[in-house]
Parts: sequence; C-alpha cells; structure tokens
Amino acid sequence: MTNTQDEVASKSTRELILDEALHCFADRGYEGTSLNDIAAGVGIRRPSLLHHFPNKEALYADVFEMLLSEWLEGLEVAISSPTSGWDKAELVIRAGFDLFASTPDYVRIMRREALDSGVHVGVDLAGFLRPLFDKACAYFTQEMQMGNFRQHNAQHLIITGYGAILTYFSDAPFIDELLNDKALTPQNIQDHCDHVVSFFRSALLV
Amino acid sequence: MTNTQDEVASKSTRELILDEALHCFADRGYEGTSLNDIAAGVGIRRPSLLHHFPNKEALYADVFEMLLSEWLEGLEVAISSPTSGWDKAELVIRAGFDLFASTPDYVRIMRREALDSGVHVGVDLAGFLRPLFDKACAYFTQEMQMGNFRQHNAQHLIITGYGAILTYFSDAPFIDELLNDKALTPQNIQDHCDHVVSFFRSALLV
DNA sequence: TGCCCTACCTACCAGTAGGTAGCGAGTTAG
DNA sequence: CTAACTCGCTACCTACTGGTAGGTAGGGCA
Repeated sequence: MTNTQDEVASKSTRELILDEALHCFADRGYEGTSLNDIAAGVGIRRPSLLHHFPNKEALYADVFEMLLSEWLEGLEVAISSPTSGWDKAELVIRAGFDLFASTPDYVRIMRREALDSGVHVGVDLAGFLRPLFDKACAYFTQEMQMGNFRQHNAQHLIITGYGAILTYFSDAPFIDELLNDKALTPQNIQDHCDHVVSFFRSALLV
Repeated sequence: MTNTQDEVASKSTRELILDEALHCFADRGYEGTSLNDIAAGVGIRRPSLLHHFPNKEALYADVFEMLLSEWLEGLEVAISSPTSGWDKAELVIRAGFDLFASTPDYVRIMRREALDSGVHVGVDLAGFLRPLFDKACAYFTQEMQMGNFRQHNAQHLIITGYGAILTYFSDAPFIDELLNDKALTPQNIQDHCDHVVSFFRSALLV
C-alpha cells in the first residue's frame, strides 16, 4: 500500500489491484502471495478481485507486462541517444539506475523470475530482452575494435554489469542489514551509481 | 535427484532428504516447495520425512546451515592465504567461482534468502557474513591507501563484486536462454571467471 | 520369547489455497 | 420505467498444505 489517499481516490480498482499485486509479488514471490493478501491490501474480498482478473496467473502476467513496457520505454530513450563512446555507456548506466531506483519492486520481481527461469510468466523473457542484449553487445564490440575501450568479452561484460547493477536493488533488504543503513535512500543510490560508473570507467577506458 | 546409484545406496535417508530438499528449495523456493515434493523425490511419504525432521522450517534451517558452513570453510582458506595485493584479490575471486560452481543450488537459495531478507531462516544472515564483509573492506581500503589499487569506495566495491559474481550462478537459467547456451558448463564458467578477473584487474590496478 | 527401537506406512486433521455460483445494490442506456 | 451491466458480497467447492495419530515390519538384544 504505497498509494496516497488521493491516488486511492483517483485510481480505478483495477489499478489499485495491480499496484498491490506488484508490491506483494515483489515482496514474497508468486507462491508466497495469496489472492487474499492482495485483495485485503486493496480493501476488497478475493471473489471481487477475480471480477477484474480471470485468475492469479493472468494478474501476474499483467503486472509483468506493465514492468516490461515501462522498462523498455525507459531504456529505449537512453540507448537510442545520439551520444557515443564512454558518454553513451555512462548515460545508459545512469538511466538504468534511475529506472530501477524509481521501480525497485520491478527489479525484485525480475530477479525472482530469473531465478525461476520464467515459469510464472507466459512470455519468453529472455527472447524479449535479447534484442537489447544484442544491441549492447554490438555497441561494446564496436567501441573495443575502435580502441576506445579495453578488450573484454562483450557478452560476459554485459552479464557482469547486469548482475552488478540489479543486485543493489534486488538484494536491498540484505544490503540494508549488511551496512546497517538503508540502501535505497536517494543519497545511497546516488553514491552507488557514482561508484559503479567510476568502476566501469576504470575497467573500460584505456 | 543428482545422486548416483552408489550414493543413494551409501547415504542415509536423512542425507538423501537434505540433498533433495536443497535441490527443491533452490529450484522453486521455500513457499513453492512442499514436503510432499521432497518426500516423493526421496521415494518415501511425507510422514516418514517428518520422522527425520520436526517440521519444514527445521529442514530448511538444516539445509541452510549446511550451506553456510561449507561456504565459510571454502572461503576461509582463500581469504587467509598468505598472499597480498592483486594476487590475493584474484585468489579470492577464483576461489569464490570454484565454490559457487560446485554448489550452484546453494547460490540460488542464498539469492532467494537475500530477496526475502532472510525470513525463512532463523539465523541473522547478514550478521553472519558481516565479519567477512568487514575483513574484505579493510583489505581493499588498505591496498588503496598503499596506492596498489585505484581509489574506490570499498563497501560499494564489494557489493558490486558480490552482485557480479553471484548473478552468473543464480540467474543461470535466464542466462542460458539469453545466450542460447548452457551457462554452467565447466568451460563457460571458466570463461566467465577469467572475464571477471580481468575486468576487476582493469578496474583496480593502476 | 518378549521387548524396545528405528523407519516406514495409512488415515486423518484443521487450515488455506485458487476458483465458482449466485445474490444484490447502484449506475447507466434505451 | 425497466433492462442490462458493473462490482461488490456471502457461501460454497475441490485440491492441497503442514502436521498428527496410530499401526506395523523387522533388527538387536537380554
């Protein structure tokens, strides 16, 4: 229940359900979340929830579709920017951080889905993201061939970056305890973003 | 069921249950795994399983304790090696890879636990790992002060490394689909390990 | 032989899961 | 005014959950 009173008043029940479902699925996973939990969070009963979505799977699929479309939209802007060289890489890293910082629940759902190899969502997740992956590979390969970046295997490089960036958000509860601090405050996110950028710059720039 | 016929014959029922539980919990999570699943995997009924463990939580706790003790033992050797400078960092990274490669199911359970902020396991996971974390921080800080490594924030550096390394194993099913290849073949693990080592060397060495 | 112990079994329990049937108040359209 | 639709509800279903009760086959032992 992250919605303000105004949002509750202005949003449709369907949207409220999607919001609550997103939060529950991110927090406790698909199996760990019951439709009763979600309905209670919205303030209705389970059968009423099932008026808006045919079943649990469909609800989850809708949440996930929301996630994918928002992410694709957010990343597309950064990826297709007319910059090049390190500037572009930094732009994409920072865009990714901004995106994930504004939707940490999405990151946790994504991570759970990666762990479960996408058994809950109908769409082929990896197939959906492969175009972006290939685009990024081509970009790094090109920059390395031009001598702008140090030589690394592009595929492994992106997987390493994917892990490094996503983990900060997905494992935030764990990192909280490790640091005795809140990982997801704006300041700490900014600090970690700056660190990742400077770390990758060190590794890539000659 | 990753046990060979010989292992099945030689292992006690209790050990067989622990093996199967490890696999199930890693694959489908705590909520997604039923005691029936585990018992069926071993070839007994649920009540027989509960003869060996008082309840589901206790079984999970025992699996997790197994994980922690094996990891601590494996990492302790590398961390306390009498090397220094980059050699030590590389030794620890490679030891981590070897450890995770030999126990990929542990990595996935660990990831799930980090996502759930350790609600299923009684022990304070972060508290348990903090000594290692602090030790690693102190090490990197010292090396950076001596001018052996480039300047990075040690805490953020370790979190980045943790994410980069763990993700390759925890998200292996997803990476499989992304690469159209098996991430966890010995060759691919070796390649990715080499990449991470060279990536971190580029970022850290002046 | 009689007794305890381990390790399994079937049968059952209460609780909860996802999902359906059908009722009723409120709104809207013809 | 009424018919249809929307969106809540209660009541119920079946399937399955973790867990318990009680029984039994067989081994070791006095």
